[in-house]
Amino acid sequence: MVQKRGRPREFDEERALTAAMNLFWTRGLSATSMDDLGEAMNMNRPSIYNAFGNKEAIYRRSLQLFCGQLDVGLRATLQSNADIETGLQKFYDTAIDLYTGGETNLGCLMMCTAPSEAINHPEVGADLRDLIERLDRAFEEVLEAAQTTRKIDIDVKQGAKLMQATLQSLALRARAGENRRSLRKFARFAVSSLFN
Amino acid sequence: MVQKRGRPREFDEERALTAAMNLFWTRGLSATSMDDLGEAMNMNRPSIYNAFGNKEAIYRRSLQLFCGQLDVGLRATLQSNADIETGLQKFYDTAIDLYTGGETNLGCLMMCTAPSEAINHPEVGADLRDLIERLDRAFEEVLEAAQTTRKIDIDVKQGAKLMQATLQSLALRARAGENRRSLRKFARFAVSSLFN
DNA sequence: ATATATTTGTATTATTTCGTATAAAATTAA
DNA sequence: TTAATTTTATACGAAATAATACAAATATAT
Repeated sequence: MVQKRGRPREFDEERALTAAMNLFWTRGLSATSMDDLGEAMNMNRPSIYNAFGNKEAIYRRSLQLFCGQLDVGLRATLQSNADIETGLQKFYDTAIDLYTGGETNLGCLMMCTAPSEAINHPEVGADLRDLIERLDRAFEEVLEAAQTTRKIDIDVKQGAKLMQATLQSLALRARAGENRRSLRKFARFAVSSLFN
Repeated sequence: MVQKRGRPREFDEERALTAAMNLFWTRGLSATSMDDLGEAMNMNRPSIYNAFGNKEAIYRRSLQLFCGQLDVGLRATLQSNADIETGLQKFYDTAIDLYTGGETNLGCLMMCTAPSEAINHPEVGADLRDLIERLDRAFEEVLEAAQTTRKIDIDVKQGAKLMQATLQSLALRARAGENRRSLRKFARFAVSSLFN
């Protein structure tokens, strides 16, 4: 439905949401106030409520925005590259770049900020559950693809969990301040350890 | 220094701190108010400030309390058991029991609630860094001990990180609601995958 | 007994925070 | 031009929150 009448919006929805996401990425849900959001999104609070709903709703949309990008990266890596080891390695490197890309290392928005809110905000908990599930499935596909081309003897479901464990650890370590080089080294080791 | 004069305390410091820890474990730092703490610790807020300092100080002491228990468990497992695989497995099982022990699965206080506060509260970030470091060292010791008894060809530092990655993943998955059985299965797989 | 020291409980202050009411502004439809 | 619709911006109100002031209570030291 295209907007017909009424005063036109002065904000760009995607830009505003990105600004909100970046703020949540730094402070998490509870430590971010609607005033903070208003400043970051360059919107008055009534406009925010009108356009996006309350704080939890904005946070959850931020999660979707963030995870969508993560998902895209994983799928791309999965499909493009022939060699499974270099493909997986490339995916981890992409994740590391994302986790350490800003002025301070923020890690993963979902893995580093959602868990602390998951109990008090059940829907956030469900979002967290969903992402972990989706990542499990994606990694399983990677492993299955690897099994068809090469003969690898591994439990696909459990192996996928190990692959996600590496990703989660990269996220936490990045947020704790570990540097890119150290993270890359660990990622390479984890990959080679999987296919020895 | 023993207390000489003055009105005696009506609270037990350790019990009060445990109550605070349990509350932080559920809600994290930012989503917990001093009022909440007062109720949980059964203390008036002025008494809390007097005895423990501000909210961040109580949270950090809660972290130390929690991690101390984790550390003890790891050391005990490290020293008691001869077989490294069953010892490590036992440690993971202990962690899983802790992570899923309450009415709702809370995971690890440090790994699930500290990361979201690490940027805005640099000292919490330092606490997180320290724990990760200490766990790395402890796992390295486990691997070194394993190398003396058996001949295992593995990069100790990187292998230790892989062992912690499993622990971190167990913490996050527990908090996301994954059940004990599933977590145990994953832990067993991770252990066997390390020593194949 | 009296002074000293510490905790407790009530009250208070100043600030933050969430959410909304309301009117002006800016656009399209008739 | 007028009516209808949507966004903007200011303001407001109610509740939560952090931190402290202060006096009463309860102990020890002299």
